[in-house]
Amino acid sequence: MDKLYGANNQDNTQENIILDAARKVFMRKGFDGARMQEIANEAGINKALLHYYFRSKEQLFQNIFRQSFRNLWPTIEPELVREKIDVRLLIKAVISGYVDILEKMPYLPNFVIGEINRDPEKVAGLIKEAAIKPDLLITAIKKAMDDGLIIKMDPREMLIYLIGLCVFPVVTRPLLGQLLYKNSDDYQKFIANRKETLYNFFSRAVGIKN
Amino acid sequence: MDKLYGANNQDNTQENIILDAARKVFMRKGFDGARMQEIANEAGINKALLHYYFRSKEQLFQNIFRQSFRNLWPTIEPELVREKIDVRLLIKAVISGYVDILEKMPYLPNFVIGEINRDPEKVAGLIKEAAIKPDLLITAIKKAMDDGLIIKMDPREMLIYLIGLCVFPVVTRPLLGQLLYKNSDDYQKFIANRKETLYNFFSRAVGIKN
DNA sequence: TCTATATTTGACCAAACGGTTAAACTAATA
DNA sequence: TATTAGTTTAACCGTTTGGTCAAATATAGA
Repeated sequence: MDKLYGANNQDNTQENIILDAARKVFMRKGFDGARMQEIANEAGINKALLHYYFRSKEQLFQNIFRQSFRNLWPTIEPELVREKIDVRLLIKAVISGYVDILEKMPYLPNFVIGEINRDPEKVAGLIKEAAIKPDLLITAIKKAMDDGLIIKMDPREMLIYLIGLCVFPVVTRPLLGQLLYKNSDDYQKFIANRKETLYNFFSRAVGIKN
Repeated sequence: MDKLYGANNQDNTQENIILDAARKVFMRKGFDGARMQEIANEAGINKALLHYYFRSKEQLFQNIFRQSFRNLWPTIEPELVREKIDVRLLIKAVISGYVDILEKMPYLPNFVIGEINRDPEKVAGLIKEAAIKPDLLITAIKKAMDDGLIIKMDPREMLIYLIGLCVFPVVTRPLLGQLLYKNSDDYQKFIANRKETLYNFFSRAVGIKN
């Protein structure tokens, strides 16, 4: 049921047990920090079996990474292939998609950010491979600007800000809990209402009249 | 001259040569990815000397981390101790401080984000130790809300968004270069004008009338 | 110069790492 | 039951890692 979001629980093959374990460890520790032995323990199997199914650490990692990345292209695409694109709906779809997926995989951004710095070309390759097309988003935003629906600025910059607003609170979450949201109920509220507040915040920034 | 921003070049003691080398390597590779040998090579000295001056990898790392963190509290404080705080100036100071410091230390956020996940309590401890007081910012923002100068929302959320907008483009920089800013001149322009665009963007979002 | 102290080095170590291998186990088929 | 192919394991390997140490070198004071 949750397969799209990274848990392969339903199909209890050995491969999927390993992938689930590897995902947990890689997300917690990053590539360099992760240990094959720890992944094996997490999966409850012998370490050699990891190499039997996925030749090397690098290949196991790439498997996780590929899978995770496909999940970062959320419910956005449907909004992009309409014949009449509605910017407001598009923005809402981006926010909603990111917020949902980040709630289920809060470690994903750190993972991705770590990899962006380890090997940016590889990450770019995986994005293209996952059929994620930021250009579609850019042109849609540009069109809305030309139509006078939103304020004019570099559409790429606008997209970065939109995604950044979705992702950043999750990336810094452990710190926020200790510095700003000492009462954990507050943080829960913040997260729960984020779709709405964020859309309001962003739509004011880009000059959407509601 | 650059000491505040992390380069200890002026004081050419062996300690500082090591610290400069270590900073480079740690920022590039993260804690787990960094190798003591690589740091020694970068500093042009014997590896054992690292342990002579800084007992262990962990201690060397903490030194860098402490130092770096102090630098993340930029030109903001002066704006906070005025008797009449001007929100617009405050926001400009935050943006300006972050943009400046990130231009000189673009690897810092990845470094910090990595550590936030490795050991959030330690990071929180270092922030307090560096006399960084987010509470001051929060109350200043809250005051501006009560005075009707900016839109009402959770001031903590607003602060997170502000910092996120500054930091996120830098965190994803290597990827942006490959996906959105294939022409590197474009990226330069984006970065160069960022203080202005970002302030305009943010001030619209929070409802500042200019 | 002699001496004592601080600095620097090459050689070394135990532990941890990713990865391999041969043998053992399991299950299906004939 | 005998055979075969796929799966799982304990033991092992070569390399790399952070860290140590005794010896060598530089430095400074008497």
